[in-house]
Amino acid sequence: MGRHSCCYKQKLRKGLWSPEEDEKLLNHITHHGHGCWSSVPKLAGLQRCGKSCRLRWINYLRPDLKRGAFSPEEENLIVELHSVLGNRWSQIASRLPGRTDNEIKNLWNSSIKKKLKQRGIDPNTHKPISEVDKDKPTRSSNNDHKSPSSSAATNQDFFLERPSDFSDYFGFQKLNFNSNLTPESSLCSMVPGQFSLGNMVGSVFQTPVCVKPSISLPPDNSSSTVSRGDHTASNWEFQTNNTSNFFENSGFSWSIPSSSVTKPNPNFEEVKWSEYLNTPFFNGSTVQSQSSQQIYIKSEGEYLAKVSNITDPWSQSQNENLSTPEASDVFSKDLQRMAVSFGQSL
DNA sequence: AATGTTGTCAACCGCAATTTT
DNA sequence: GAAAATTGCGGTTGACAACAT
Repeated sequence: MGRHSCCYKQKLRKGLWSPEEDEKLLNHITHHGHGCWSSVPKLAGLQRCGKSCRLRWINYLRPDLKRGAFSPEEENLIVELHSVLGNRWSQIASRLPGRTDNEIKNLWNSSIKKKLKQRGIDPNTHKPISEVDKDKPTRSSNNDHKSPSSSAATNQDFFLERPSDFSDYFGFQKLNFNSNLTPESSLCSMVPGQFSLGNMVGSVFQTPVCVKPSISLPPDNSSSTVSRGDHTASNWEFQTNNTSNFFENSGFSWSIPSSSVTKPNPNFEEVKWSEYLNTPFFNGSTVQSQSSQQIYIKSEGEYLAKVSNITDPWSQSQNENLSTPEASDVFSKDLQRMAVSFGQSL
């Protein structure tokens, strides 16, 4: 794999962009689109490399950019998303319309980190600094987590470990269940509540700005969990404290009757992901088989979950564009990816 | 006023992933 | 399938401005 072709070219300008260069680039892309970035400089009459043009467009010239200072709400959202996604700036930026990964990264490094430290919160782990010092006495709190997997196994760190799995799945970014759901809105559209798969109980917590999935263990199976009414599936149940139409929006063909809306069971004992995942229950979890109607997640010869009567929108949609086998395959593979990622976290 | 320090931001660099040839 | 080209990402740098001494 060679270096970027532009690196071989000579006499290419570097550094700050002049207004004239901006105008050339803006005019070119406005009239012709960017197409292949490596050809943009030549076509636009610029002595820049394509990479530089792309960056200038994305970070400055794009018409949909939001100018000006970040609002407190945006800053809070960045903090929340960072606690889930870590330094995945582009993913964070995708949930802040009009903001670029570069400016979010700059804001984080120049401002937010400092504010968190002033509040006694470690910006890397989002835990109180005293707690972090206790956990990791030899590690400087100034270090960013380069890789989420390097973190100690804690509940918080699990979210850092597997954020994309959840955000992608629950947020339906990659699945793209419903074109009306933007990446920004979909993450925050998840219904807060609890669900059970076999004897596994999951929770989805929703703050005003963020959603975090978690897993809980019920002390007993006689909880007040409510089944999904018409869509009977003995091993899949869902309860919610919210009548959001998320599932309808997501394309799942089910609904939650108002009579079954209950509060989450307060007796659920929350456990750490790492502890939960260390149970034999999760060893070797795989998707045993799947079709448009049924998906089995199997572990050690026993089904963890049977999800039935749930149809993904591709398999039943009237829209031909969404009913391709390929799309259905993506759906299955994503479920499998999620299940396998559980198993591999051991 | 001169110098040093700090904060902000745009842009670059290297790398990895993806796409094209 | 391999190599090359392209794209995208996150870390880092350096210019500049504001502030402090």
